[in-house]
Amino acid sequence: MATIKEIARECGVSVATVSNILNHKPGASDETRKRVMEKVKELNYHPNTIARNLKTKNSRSIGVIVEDMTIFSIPDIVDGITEHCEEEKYQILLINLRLYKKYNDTYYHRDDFYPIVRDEIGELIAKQVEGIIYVAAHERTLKCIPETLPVPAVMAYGYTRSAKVPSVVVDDEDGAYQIVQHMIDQGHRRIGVITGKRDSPHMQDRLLGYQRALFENQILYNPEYICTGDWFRDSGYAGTDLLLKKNVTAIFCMNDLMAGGVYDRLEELNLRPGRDISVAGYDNRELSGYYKPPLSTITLPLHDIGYEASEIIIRMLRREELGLQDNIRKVKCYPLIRKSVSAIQKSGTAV
Amino acid sequence: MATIKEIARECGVSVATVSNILNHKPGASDETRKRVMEKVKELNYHPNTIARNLKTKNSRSIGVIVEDMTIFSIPDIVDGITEHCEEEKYQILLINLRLYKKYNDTYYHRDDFYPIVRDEIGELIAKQVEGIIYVAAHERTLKCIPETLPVPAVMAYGYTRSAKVPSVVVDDEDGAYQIVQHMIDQGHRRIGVITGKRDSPHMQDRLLGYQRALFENQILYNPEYICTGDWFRDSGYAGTDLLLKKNVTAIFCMNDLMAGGVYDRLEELNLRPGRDISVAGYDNRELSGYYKPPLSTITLPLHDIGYEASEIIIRMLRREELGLQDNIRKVKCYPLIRKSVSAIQKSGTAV
DNA sequence: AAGTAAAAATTAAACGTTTAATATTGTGCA
DNA sequence: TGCACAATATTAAACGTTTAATTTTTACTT
Repeated sequence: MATIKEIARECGVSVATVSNILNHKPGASDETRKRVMEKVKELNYHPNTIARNLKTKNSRSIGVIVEDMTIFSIPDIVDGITEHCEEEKYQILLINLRLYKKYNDTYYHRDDFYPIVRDEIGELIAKQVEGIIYVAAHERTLKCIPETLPVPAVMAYGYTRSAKVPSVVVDDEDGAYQIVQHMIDQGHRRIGVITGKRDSPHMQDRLLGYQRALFENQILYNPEYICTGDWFRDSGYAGTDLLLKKNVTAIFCMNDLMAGGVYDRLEELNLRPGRDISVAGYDNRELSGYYKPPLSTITLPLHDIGYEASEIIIRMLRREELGLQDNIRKVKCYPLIRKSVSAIQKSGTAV
Repeated sequence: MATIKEIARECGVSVATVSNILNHKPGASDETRKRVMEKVKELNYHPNTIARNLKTKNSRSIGVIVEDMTIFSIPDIVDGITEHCEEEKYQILLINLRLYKKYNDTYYHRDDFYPIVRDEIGELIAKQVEGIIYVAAHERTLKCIPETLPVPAVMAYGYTRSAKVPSVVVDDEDGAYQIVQHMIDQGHRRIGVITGKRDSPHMQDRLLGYQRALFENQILYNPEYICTGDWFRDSGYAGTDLLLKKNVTAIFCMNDLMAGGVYDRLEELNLRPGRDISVAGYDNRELSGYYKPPLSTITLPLHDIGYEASEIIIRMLRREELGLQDNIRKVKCYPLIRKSVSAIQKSGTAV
């Protein structure tokens, strides 16, 4: 590949002149400028950014570490990151940790991952990335990250309790609030919940949102309406019976998968979701648009999360002061109202 | 960040010695070796690969260009690429072209993409990638790629007619053959097809597979059983009526989306997929596992395609001779038999 | 025509490594 | 003791850029 020296030699000028021209610096006559640019075209010259970076000491690249590319939320987040990085002319060094094993539609965390994570981060900083974005990092993964990194980092779609690293997360409290408010607007008062795993922060925030919606509408919170699930379809199926016994008129599932389980059980009981019992989900997984009837749910702002994570890290690189609100930035979800929540029937349903 | 010079100074040796030790070269005493390694730990030193690459002239990175991260097949392919690259200690520079706009679950190709593609490739080669993998590239995208690139390239999951670039593709002919053979095994003789877009190479290969299955079972090919679709759900819906008129006992849809449309229409007609009419799909999209009954379909070997594409390019980098079979490498699909194809009823069905 | 300021171009060092060519030290043996 | 040779260590150039400092050329004034 052609180098700046060849260009210089061919044009009969010094390398400094060529460099200046290439970088749009002043101090070269239009004539040489033209001559050089032509030669650049002719030799199909691309400046060696590796060499340039060595001198200027910025690589204009950031490392993106994902736990597993094939998890449904990740590609959209990465998409958001790439969009902003392209605008800012940063390049992405992708590390796909492949930390999960899939089994029965369910992902299990590999247990041999400590060394992997450390090594990969080492590679990244050896490659002189200017910053690192962790995407959807698991609590356990975070533990492998050296406390002191020579470059700034941000988390996208993952909580870190230590909070040394700014993170961008879904505003789950607000999302749950919105969908539950929608159910209340449709006249529902006895709204059952099928939760996610008990210790998940997503689950806790979503529950908070549910409670706030009730509270703001002066509906008494009834713990009996809360049925603990585990994010998987079966727990939605199982929870349905429990909630039906409590006479709920609507079921809010903390994800679409469990809502699928609810649909299954309702069908077996000859109850039609959306007509006999209203159902809402969360996450807007592709498949929930094809449920019968299509599921009303909450769309995760995955793309935005990636985009904003990238914004934050690039602001850090520019040494811009981060507002306090940036330490944990919550991005709003938006509701996707389809057909599974309907206005409550006649009146057999006094509160 | 610490440099090799500091290590050398602190240990009272020359940089060459440190470099040799770091690269496991002979010619240093165990004693200095130990001293240096300790200092490396202590200062948390990572060699600057940028500088190293400049000298050694290999970057150990390859560029991966995807058209749009959010297309369903892409993350799995990328996952396969990363798996192999990690084994070979190559790093990935990811370019997400974002060439599509999504509208109604359907992707449209942006029309302002020529300059984007060229620029991004330029960036990649400026960053000294040693090779480039195009993932799922659209014919139109390929046109933007300069004919002469200074580094080898391969295509994953995309055909190029010009065939200057080796490609790794799905063996669609075989996949279709397998699923149709399965239908035949279940006793079906009148098997309708809902195709993809007419000019798609995937569609053409899948049709070939269908024809071969018939041929090998001495079933006459009847063009009336072929109904042209467009990959989208609606065309499956529409095609159902046409095929039902021809008295088919089974419908092979060239993707799962259209099979969903078939299900919809059958349901309206009070026909149960898998009992009254057998249905098969193609692609194994997540959602088809939740159809009622779950759809029998063909699983795309996406991960393998990525993995093999990476293998091929790394073989090219090593100047290994590629076999002829590598120019277009076809990767086998595997059938996923669920509940939507059943043995044909009694016998109202003479051929 | 000389002087000078502005414009254009060059020189050389530096970025952090690797590596071939040398130089220095240590060891065993006659 | 001196020599040969192996084992260690060092020097210096190179990779392809950028950039501050410097020099040369050009153009304008008087």
